Amino acid sequence: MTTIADVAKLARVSVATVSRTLHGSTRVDPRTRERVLAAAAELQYVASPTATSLASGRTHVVAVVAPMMSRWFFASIVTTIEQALREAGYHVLLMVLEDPPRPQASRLSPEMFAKRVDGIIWLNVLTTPEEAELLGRLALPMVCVGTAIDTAPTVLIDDRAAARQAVSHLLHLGHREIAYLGTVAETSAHMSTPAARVEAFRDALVAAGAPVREEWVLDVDWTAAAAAAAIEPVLRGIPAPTAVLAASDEMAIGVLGAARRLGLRVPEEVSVIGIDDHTFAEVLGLSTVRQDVPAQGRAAVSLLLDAMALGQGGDPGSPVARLELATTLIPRGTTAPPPTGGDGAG
Amino acid sequence: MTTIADVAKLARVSVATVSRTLHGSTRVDPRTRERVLAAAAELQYVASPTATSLASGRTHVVAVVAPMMSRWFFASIVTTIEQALREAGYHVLLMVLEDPPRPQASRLSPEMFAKRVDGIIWLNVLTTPEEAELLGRLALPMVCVGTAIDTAPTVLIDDRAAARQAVSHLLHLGHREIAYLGTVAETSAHMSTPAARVEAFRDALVAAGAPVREEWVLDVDWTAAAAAAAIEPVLRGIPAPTAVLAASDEMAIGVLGAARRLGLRVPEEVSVIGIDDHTFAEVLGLSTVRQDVPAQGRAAVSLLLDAMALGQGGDPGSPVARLELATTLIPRGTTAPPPTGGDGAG
DNA sequence: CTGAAAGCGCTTACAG
DNA sequence: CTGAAAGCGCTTACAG
Repeated sequence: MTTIADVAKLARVSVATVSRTLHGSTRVDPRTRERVLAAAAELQYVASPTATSLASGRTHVVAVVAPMMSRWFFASIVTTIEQALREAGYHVLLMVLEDPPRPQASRLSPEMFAKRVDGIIWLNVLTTPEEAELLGRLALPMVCVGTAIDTAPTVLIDDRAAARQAVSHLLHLGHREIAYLGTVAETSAHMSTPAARVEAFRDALVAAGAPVREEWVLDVDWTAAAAAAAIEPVLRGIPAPTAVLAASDEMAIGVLGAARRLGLRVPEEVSVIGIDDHTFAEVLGLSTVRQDVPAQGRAAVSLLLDAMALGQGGDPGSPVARLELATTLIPRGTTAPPPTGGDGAG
Repeated sequence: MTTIADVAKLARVSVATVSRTLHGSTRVDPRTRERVLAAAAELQYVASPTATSLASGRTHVVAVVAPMMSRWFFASIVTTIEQALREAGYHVLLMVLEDPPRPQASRLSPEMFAKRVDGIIWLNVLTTPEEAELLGRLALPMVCVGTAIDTAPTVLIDDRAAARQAVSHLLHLGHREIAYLGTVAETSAHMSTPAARVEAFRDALVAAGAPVREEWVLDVDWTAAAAAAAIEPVLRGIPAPTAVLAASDEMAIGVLGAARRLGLRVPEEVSVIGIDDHTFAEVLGLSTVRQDVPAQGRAAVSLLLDAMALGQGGDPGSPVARLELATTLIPRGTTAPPPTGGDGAG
């Protein structure tokens, strides 16, 4: 490992001068600059990030905390975040936390962040009160995506609007018997997304004078498999809904699977719509409400960069930013008028 | 930020003693031990990882390098790797590299790894010769997953066997007119997986005396959308294949989408099989060949831990490990005898 | 068992 | 413009 001292020796200057010409805050004589650069190149010098961090107090790494990688949303946004951060000169420390936390195991510890990262991007992981307290004590620049933590800047979509767009589409097509997938009972107090979406669903139905059948509002862990299992009995019931709104495309794909297994034709016998615009949505012809995940990732990074520029804790005076991105309805092949309503295409 | 000196002062011992009792390589008097522990707890002391790294020479972070996060395989394996590594006391620095590299942009630089990580897990990213050279110069403990780099331990599945299992299943059902999806022309020299699978496909067909129609062996970028676009004309052709083998489940899902759009019934009119056992495979009833991704992740971590224990570069004497995990056929609802062959279920 | 001291490889005022 | 020196917060022989 070649060190700054090696470069200094070869260039016949002090280490201070090497440090200066490599970072260039101050003026350096062009000729000594040349010598230093040449020496560094010849020795293939790479500064030790750990020594730099210790001396400067900044690590240039940010923690990205996610509840899982296996869901489309998280995989997509982590990709964007990592690239945006790398372009800005930061590295990302990835932490995948089990969610919800197991009773005993403490997922979070001060060691994970303290003096290790310059900032945190918190992706829709719900926190226990102790964890929130710990995060507060760390006083690190932080931004949340998806679910807000009181004091940190947050970027999210308008979940109520997204659900409303989906329901409206269904209502316009003539549906009134609509099932909903994606309530999350136990954690609803902490996670705003599931709660906001189902609330908007109910409101929209009520506003349209359509019935809200509670036995059709289903609790699911947001996986395709669970969605399929939950919707099957409903689809087989009498009466059965003429349409299903899933709070995520992955659950909607589960519904497609269940319909297929039951021999139900989509959209002729039952309409299906999701929320996300998942990678597979287009190829499967799934109607959905699109959210722009890369935009959310970029916004989160830019907010964090701002917060880190202001230093620890940010500016306590200014109001906490809250960015709400719009969503757009994308009608595709899985939604159509209900069998008894429109008598669509022959 | 409380430092080791604060703890030392409060406990009325030297910093050396604090360091010792916190790591406990040497004996420490039980009573002073108590005092130190109490002091550390009272001050909520967390050692600075950057100072520790500088002094000890180990960072306890490993780089995980992936070509993308949006594919099921990578999202799954990164999850497993992160958790296994965290349990072992390591953090992961995630790097998502564009693959293939853009001509000019250098994706890799020594700064990304040098003195920053203790090891590297390299996930199926193909390397240019310069990159391979750089990686070699770094001399960091490294393990590859998916595609081998000459000198590093590698864990992968038996790609030939996986493809063979899929073809055999189709042949046993009576298919002889089989299309294949997942050749990758430009990079075939670097990526063993696509090449191995299509080779095994061809060999199996030849061995069975079935025709290999080159116009049915399709070049696709391994996304569902591209697979759908590529297979559509083939499915509409005359003659058309009675079965399609996709080199990944994501492509198989694309084929399902294409069939749906064409109004072709699966498996009655065309059989579809993939490789992976993707999260959605079961719910969609997709026949596939299962690979155990968590096992690959755990194996990679364990190999890396071994290599890091041996120190830089590992033991040059011992042969480079190569772990090949087995795959298993999972027949589900998308495969059946061909229309003209078996006259399956009424 | 414990402390003093050197050293890890940088950065950053402070002089000059 | 440039160098000497202190300091970042730890670990690790070396003495005792």
